[in-house]
Amino acid sequence: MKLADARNQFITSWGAFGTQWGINRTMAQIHALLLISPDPLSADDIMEELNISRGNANMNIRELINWGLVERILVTGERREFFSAEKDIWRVARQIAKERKKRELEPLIKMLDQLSSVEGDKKDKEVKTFTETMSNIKKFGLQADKALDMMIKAEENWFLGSLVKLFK
Amino acid sequence: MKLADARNQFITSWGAFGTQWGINRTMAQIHALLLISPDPLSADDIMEELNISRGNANMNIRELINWGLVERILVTGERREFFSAEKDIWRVARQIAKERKKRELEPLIKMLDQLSSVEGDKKDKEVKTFTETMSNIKKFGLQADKALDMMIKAEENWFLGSLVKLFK
DNA sequence: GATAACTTTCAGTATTTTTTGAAACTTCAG
DNA sequence: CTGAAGTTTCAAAAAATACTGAAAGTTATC
Repeated sequence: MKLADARNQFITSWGAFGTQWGINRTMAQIHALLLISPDPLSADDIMEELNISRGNANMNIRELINWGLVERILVTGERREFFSAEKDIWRVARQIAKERKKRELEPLIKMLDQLSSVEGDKKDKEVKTFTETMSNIKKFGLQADKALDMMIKAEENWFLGSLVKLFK
Repeated sequence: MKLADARNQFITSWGAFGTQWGINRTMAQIHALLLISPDPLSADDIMEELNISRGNANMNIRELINWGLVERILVTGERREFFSAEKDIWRVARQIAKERKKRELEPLIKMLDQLSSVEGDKKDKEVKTFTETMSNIKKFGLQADKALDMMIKAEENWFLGSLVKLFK
């Protein structure tokens, strides 16, 4: 397989994969492109490579920066900005875990907390099932939260060492 | 907070949460409704509670059954079918992990395998970055695969016991 | 085997999400 | 300052996704 074909297939697939996880196609594709680019790319490079408009490129690059997956690079003597992605996949995974935890898991837990304080007769089947479900999901959520904290704080070596051994 | 309000809020939020993870809103809402319902519900119950059409209800219930999260219940003496969700959140999580692994992670790993066999000069920076990225993502994917296997096979007790202790 | 009860399908429609592109804005060099 | 190079914004358009509802299909009962 030729490099050009392989690159295209990777970008396409990474985009499709992203959409299944609630990430928009273009954002995932830009990420893919930067992951396989040895040097930082300019907005124009990205627009050209992916056939997307300037606005689209700009918006999704900004979003990738917000997620902490891409950084702005200033090349001396160049007016334009360049962009480069974190290449270490464990760091990428940790960063995503960190953001999704903050954006999604923590608000969910907060909500479940409020909802478990529903008023009503505990002997009522409806009330009982509801509060039990809330408390079970919350318990699960708190454990997931803890596990993600471990992951986020873990050094790469710890992961590639002890955890990987554990999961063998 | 009244039960009715709490129920509505949970259903709404679970739906919103689902969309962030690539699950359609209605499917997540039906799941939420069944999670908090002590007894199995009929298609009509679901349609009425969520204000959705018969076709929509049918499609999403079927999908939940495909995911192994909901089962069809036949009540003796009743012509209609009823539906009930798995209430044990660990089982729910394991089931989702199992399905997403099969549907998404495994195909991804297969693809990365093919892509790492790109032809070209290993000293070419482009080729090198590409193959390295593929191999790193694949390595990560295989580890995630292993970890999910452990999770899927684990008994609940093992999880609530040793893993939870580990992540404390 | 006719009818009634219920379920499934899917073409058309509605909604949501994403993308475009041109105008507004910013920054820098001369 | 002024204008060229570059970036950001956002209303409108396009594309993707989800939903409806009526018709077709299925199954159980008499």
